[in-house]
Amino acid sequence: MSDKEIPNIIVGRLPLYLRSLQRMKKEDRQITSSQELGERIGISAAQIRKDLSQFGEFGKQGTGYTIDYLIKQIRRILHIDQEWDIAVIGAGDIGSAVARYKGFANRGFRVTVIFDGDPGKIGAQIGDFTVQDSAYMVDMIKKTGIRIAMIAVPAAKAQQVADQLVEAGIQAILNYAPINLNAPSNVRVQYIDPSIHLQRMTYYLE
Amino acid sequence: MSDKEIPNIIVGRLPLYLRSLQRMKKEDRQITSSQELGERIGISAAQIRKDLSQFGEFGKQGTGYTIDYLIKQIRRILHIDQEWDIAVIGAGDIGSAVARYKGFANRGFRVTVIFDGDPGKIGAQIGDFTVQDSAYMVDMIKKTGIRIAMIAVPAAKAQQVADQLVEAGIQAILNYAPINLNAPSNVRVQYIDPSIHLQRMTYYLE
DNA sequence: AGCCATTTGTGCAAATGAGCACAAACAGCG
DNA sequence: CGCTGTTTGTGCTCATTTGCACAAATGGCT
Ligand SMILES: NC(=O)c1ccc[n+]([C@@H]2O[C@H](COP(=O)([O-])OP(=O)(O)OC[C@H]3O[C@@H](n4cnc5c(N)ncnc54)[C@H](O)[C@@H]3O)[C@@H](O)[C@H]2O)c1
Ligand SMILES: NC(=O)c1ccc[n+]([C@@H]2O[C@H](COP(=O)([O-])OP(=O)(O)OC[C@H]3O[C@@H](n4cnc5c(N)ncnc54)[C@H](O)[C@@H]3O)[C@@H](O)[C@H]2O)c1
Repeated sequence: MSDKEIPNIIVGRLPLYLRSLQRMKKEDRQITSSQELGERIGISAAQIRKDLSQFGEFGKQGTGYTIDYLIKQIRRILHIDQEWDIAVIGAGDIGSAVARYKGFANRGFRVTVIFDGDPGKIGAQIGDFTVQDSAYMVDMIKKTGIRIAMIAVPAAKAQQVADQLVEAGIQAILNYAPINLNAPSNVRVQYIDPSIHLQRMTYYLE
Repeated sequence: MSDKEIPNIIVGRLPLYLRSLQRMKKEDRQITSSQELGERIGISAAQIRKDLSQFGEFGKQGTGYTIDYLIKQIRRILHIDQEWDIAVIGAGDIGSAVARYKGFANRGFRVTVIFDGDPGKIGAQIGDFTVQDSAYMVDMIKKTGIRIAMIAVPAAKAQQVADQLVEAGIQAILNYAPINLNAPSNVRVQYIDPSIHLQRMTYYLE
């Protein structure tokens, strides 16, 4: 393990390893190997070993990896040995689904607030949350110090919302709107767009 | 353009090009360049030109690309010069959101049926759809010849649903459940998991 | 018509990523 | 305790991917 910058592509795989490991843990497994992990995820054992070795020596020769320990290590590497608060913008279908989603628990995240601009939605109850007026969004995010946001507003409004989020100090955005966002380079942006995934598959269907 | 197999990574970028081009078209633009497209998406102009050149010569030197024409070409390459029918499995929060989603129109897809196993949900109305009993899922998919499905059931049920889908002849699965699926190699699988994307960003936050 | 500013498509080189294969380490067992 | 069967971490090689840089093509302008 050196302290050279870790390639993006390796960082991108760590969450996949983690998800599989947490699954194994749920199945009451104690130990696994790069071989088994690779088969579950569909990548080579050597690659997993090499990826992990970028960050330290977590395995034991002849035995494999202690699942609990490796989970702890990867969580530490990914900085999810804590819970990150998340703001959701847009209380429509997707925003509501995300706000009610139980799956962030134990993955390092917790939705803490949801905003919408529609007077008809402001004040409504969604799961445990009361929809907040997005007019106060920038202030509230600044005050609470939330650093991660998910955009779930129509594409036409997404850039404008992103600009506000940046102003509010948000440092990571997960964007559900099917549009590329402009953001300063110190703000991370990731995208979720089901059409993109579907189109990546139809190429292979005749 | 040769007929050698196209790398996956290139196929994966085509939908991004397409999304940006369709955006430009909406902005009433007629012509664009690899330069502009690259800036919007955040990748190099040379890469875009090289990617596209794998499939033919679509641009004009000194001018650039005619947006309409390039859209048509990419749609053809990705086999979305048609509308694919999609079955949604699971009428919970995510399944409902997807079934009501208007964004598949003009992107090559159309949800045509949604299934659920819960008697409390079967028969319910979601957008334009009546929730179908998943007991008839395999039969109905076989009969209608649907080839693409989206899984939106709890992780614990996802593999079992996937197995049924494969049996029903489904050839492409978009899985929202946070779990890796086993499927025969002739069935394409893609995943959407917001936790994964969030974790890819927290690595870069201290 | 000739010139200038653009922009494509691509050969080639550089950078990045993946995989092989093996020494070293370790557990279990007789 | 020594032997056997595993599995890790990694040096090295091979494959893939990206980027540079330029000839060729094109349109607009004088
Ligand atoms: N529903 C899906 O399955 C799905 C799938 C993929 C992508 N998306 C994308 O996610 C986004 C949301 O989709 P949806 O189906 O939930 O739409 P929706 O219309 O149900 O909800 C959008 C919400 O955003 C709110 N909004 C609009 N402008 C706002 C602003 N400036 N500030 C705060 N709130 C604002 C609206 O009031 C509305 O409640 C869209 O960009 C859509 O393309 C949705
Ligand atoms: N809600 C989100 O924002 C979100 C985000 C990411 C991932 N997910 C994942 O998507 C999946 C669905 O999430 P959700 O929030 O919609 O859950 P949900 O509990 O609201 O809905 C799940 C639905 O699946 C149905 N179901 C269960 N077993 C079934 C079966 N065998 N056949 C057909 N239907 C069946 C249930 O009756 C229920 O209606 C989960 O795997 C979840 O982890 C959800």
